[in-house]
Amino acid sequence: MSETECPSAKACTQSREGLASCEELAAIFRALGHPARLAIVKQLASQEEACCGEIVNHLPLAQSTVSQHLQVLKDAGLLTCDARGRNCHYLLNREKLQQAEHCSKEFWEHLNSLAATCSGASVAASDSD
Amino acid sequence: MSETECPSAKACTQSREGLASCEELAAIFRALGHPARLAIVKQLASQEEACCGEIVNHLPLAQSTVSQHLQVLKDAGLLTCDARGRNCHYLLNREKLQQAEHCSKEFWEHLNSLAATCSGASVAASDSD
DNA sequence: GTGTCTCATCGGTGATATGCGATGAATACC
DNA sequence: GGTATTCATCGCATATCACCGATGAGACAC
Repeated sequence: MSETECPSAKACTQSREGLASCEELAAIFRALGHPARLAIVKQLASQEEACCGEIVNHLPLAQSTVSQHLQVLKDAGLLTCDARGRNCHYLLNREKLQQAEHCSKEFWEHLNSLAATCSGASVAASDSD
Repeated sequence: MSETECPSAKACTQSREGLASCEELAAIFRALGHPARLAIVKQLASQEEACCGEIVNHLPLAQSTVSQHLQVLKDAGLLTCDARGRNCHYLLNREKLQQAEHCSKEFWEHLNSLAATCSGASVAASDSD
């Protein structure tokens, strides 16, 4: 039974900086972590741009709620707003989206590569640490 | 005047079901939408499995808080818990993670393909920024 | 000017998230 | 038996989210 005692009395190795490195990706995930916002992004991808009213009509939500979701996406940099007359046309920020996609991909690849690395020699690794 | 009036007086075309299709991916994004949880997932990828104490030592958070984050990830299906003695070993749910990665990839590809479809005609708009 | 349309923002409400310390159950060790 | 360790859970405080209706600003039509 003494075989798998965890060395848990160590000092904290990952402090605020450790978390900070995750913050950018986490912010993207958080912004996309709501069905309505995902739906908005998808809609904008499919029709290039849309005014707020159009987006509202595609969602079972009040205009004010949709406007707030749009604000969240805008704050995250995922879309931009182009005011024209009394309409406000929203469009995706391709640059930011590509960057987000890149971050996301990198994350998954990171997971996969680490998984591949250690699942081959998994058991040995745990006691060496 | 009539140039860019939005046809916004339409009925709502995307009701609850429309949102429902986004819910699965949104749930994954939401679970990963916190720096601490991202850090936990990364850590588990790098060392295959870890007990709660180890994870706590890698984060600038109290044990109870980390335990809650672990619960969130567990609820999302991203990791599993394997109780051994008084230790509880957490490990990533590879299957779910691959599924999540797939969903995520599909999402980005969907965006890109739609973007490619309609942005052929719209380059002028984007470079103004 | 008035009226209408579009949209952001305000204020309020209820739910959820985030964090902590305290506590208790289960296990391991003596 | 007693004690220590590990971890989940409870209780609480605070912050943020999600949603709505109401309101107001700006643009347009007349």
